[in-house]
Amino acid sequence: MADVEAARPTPRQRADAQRNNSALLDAAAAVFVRAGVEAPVRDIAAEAGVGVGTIYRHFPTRADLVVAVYRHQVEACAAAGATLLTEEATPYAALVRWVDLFVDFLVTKHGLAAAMHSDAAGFETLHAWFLDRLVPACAALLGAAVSSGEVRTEVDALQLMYGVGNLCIGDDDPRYDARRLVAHLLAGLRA
Amino acid sequence: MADVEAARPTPRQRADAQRNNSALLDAAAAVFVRAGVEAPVRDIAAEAGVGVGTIYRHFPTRADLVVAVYRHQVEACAAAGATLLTEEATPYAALVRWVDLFVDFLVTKHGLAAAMHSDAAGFETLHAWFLDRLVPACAALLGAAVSSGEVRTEVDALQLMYGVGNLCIGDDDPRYDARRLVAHLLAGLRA
DNA sequence: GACAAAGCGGAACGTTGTTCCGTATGGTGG
DNA sequence: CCACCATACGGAACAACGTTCCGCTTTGTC
Repeated sequence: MADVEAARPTPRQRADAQRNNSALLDAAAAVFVRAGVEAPVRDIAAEAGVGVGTIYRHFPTRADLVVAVYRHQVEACAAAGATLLTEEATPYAALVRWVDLFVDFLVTKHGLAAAMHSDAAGFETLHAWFLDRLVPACAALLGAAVSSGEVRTEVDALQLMYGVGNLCIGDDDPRYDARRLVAHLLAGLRA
Repeated sequence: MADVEAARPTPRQRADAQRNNSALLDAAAAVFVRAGVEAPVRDIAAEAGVGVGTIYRHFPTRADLVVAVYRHQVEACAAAGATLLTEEATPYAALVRWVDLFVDFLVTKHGLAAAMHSDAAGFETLHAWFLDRLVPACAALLGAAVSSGEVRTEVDALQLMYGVGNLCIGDDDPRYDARRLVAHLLAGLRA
């Protein structure tokens, strides 16, 4: 019903606003991976090359930014699954690179619970949507790698994702290297 | 080997320092239950009727305070287990009251992981010590209630403690009432 | 009772998330 | 092409946090 006013002169964002929006999403994702989801807003602003005011114009609160990055990364992971299969030499190589993206994303995901501690229902919704979106993507890569005879058949996409997800819990401990363990897990899948 | 110097004039704390130490432990425990482990240091100081400087004299950092409260509450829980059996009318009533203390303690315990995110090994040590100390206490109460014919025999102390512990995850959500669910769990144990 | 040491209170500091407002800029009607 | 103004930007300013510091008070001893 609000669409009646859609014929206005400039209903859509200005060009620089759109640029800053995606710049912020990319910058925040990068900073989260480097310094964790607890990274200061100022650091994200610096990484994106904007002022803090710009962040709060796009994302009213810190939690909103985290959620936006989360959604953005889920979409990116889902999309990458499709293209990696054509870009990489073998399906297994594609799977490895996809899992690497997935691990980047998990940093955000694990911080999401803390950022949304006051909205458990919203968190469940996001979690369900994340599974709907990524399990098929992972399954496609895994299936291709199985078909090509590179990996065993004993594990399905959901199990792999949970396994990788659990390996990445507590990765803020400097003595713990989740990526190394994930690499070993993937190596263990080889036929 | 450090005991060689124990013959000094005043090796032990001054009287007011000892008072403030336990006052702080009690005040922090109370505030943690009321407002969560994220409660500001100033609130704890106010509850104990001291200045913030006094807190930092006793506990160099916030995490140290949380750990101290944790240890204090574990000891209190263990000690209470012994006395409640003689004070309450029936073993089951004693068990119910003990679990109530245990739930108070869980608020601190769940916050501990966040407070110690940089010391995973220390956390594991504390966790193991907590089990060693409290499982026997809980087992005694549970055993007594089973012997008196008040509760079923299907669940052991460790299971009960894990169950209660898991029910108390996410209790910072105002729509979620962990204590109510714990009460139902205990009611369900009745023979 | 006097004196040194131990302890206390709370102002002050540095770092957070968030708000505010003067300034710059992109899109549009002339 | 230009002038206009809503839109958007940058970063100073604010409030709340953990932590540090230091002048004053209290405690225990000779």
